[in-house]
Amino acid sequence: MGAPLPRDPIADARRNWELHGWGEVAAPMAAITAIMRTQQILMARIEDVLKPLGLTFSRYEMLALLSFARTGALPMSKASALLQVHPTSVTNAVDRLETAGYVERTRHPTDGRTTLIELTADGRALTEKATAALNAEVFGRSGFTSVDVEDLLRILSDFRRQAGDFA
Amino acid sequence: MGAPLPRDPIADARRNWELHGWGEVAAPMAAITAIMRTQQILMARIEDVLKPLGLTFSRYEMLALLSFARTGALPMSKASALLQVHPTSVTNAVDRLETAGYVERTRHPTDGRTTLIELTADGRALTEKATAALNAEVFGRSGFTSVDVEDLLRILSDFRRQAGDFA
DNA sequence: TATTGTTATACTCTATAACTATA
DNA sequence: TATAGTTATAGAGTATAACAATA
Repeated sequence: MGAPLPRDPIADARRNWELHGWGEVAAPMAAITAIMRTQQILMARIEDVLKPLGLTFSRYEMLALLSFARTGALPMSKASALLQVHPTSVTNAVDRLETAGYVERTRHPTDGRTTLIELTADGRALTEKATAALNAEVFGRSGFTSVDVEDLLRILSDFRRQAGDFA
Repeated sequence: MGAPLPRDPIADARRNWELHGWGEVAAPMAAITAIMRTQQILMARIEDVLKPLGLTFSRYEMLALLSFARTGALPMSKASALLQVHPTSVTNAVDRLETAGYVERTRHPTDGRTTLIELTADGRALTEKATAALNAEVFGRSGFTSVDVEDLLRILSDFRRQAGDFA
């Protein structure tokens, strides 16, 4: 959506913050802005890969989650917790995936309140295709060095633990 | 949106990927997933701070950009390029900010095609208030150590340069 | 009473295409 | 012809509140 800028806008912003009396928080502000921008770039790449397959990222996330489930089925509430999204977002995503024939709703055997979501054969095939495409075109060519990847994983793992993501 | 998980789901996914024949890309996949999740956490914090001020993040970004402009005014097209968003998104954001009285559209002195955006006094005051709140409640308490912040800035700067963000 | 999930509704942001006005 | 910006329209995800069914 445009040519490269002549200078790094985030480095500029950091200097600007320091000049305006925010020296204390200039560096973390810049780091957080860089995370936002990096996420934006990566999301665009992922969406470019998924679009030809008729998937959005959030729907792919749902399919990938189901493909990992040992029994092949997951309660809506568990999907909501694991994907960190609102229950209505799960309902919405499952509605569309079900219409497309990639998942099916089934009743929970013992708890009548619970709806289980299950991959269909089509859904499983599509998930495998999408995963292979993402691995080849995004994760396999991320541009991060191996060392940087490990540093990122440690730093972001510390952050997520501290943020209450896991124990 | 739920209690902490007992285990790190991203570390689990990395192991799972390795077990399913994707060992080559398991680490970058995990790192990218961690970036996505970190962005989600940070965005939620930022929105919590901005919501009481009646601002969304994208509208705050627009105000902050204008507050840095030397002349105090910026063409729509320049805002679109610097914020890396579609021109229609700029039109939308400026429409709402103008209705709220925080920015004004003015004509470019020499190019009749160009619309300039300018902060009002109210807009500048709100921007300063929002910036102070974000610095105090988000950037000043990010949870990243100083060393991690510098590592993040270097790694993500390399990535963004490679992705064509700047020269 | 509490929990699970759905529905209705609304509000973001984003994108495409068609259009006007100006260069 | 090309550029800047707007409009109309559509789609995505997310959220709140009210509700039904079940525990």
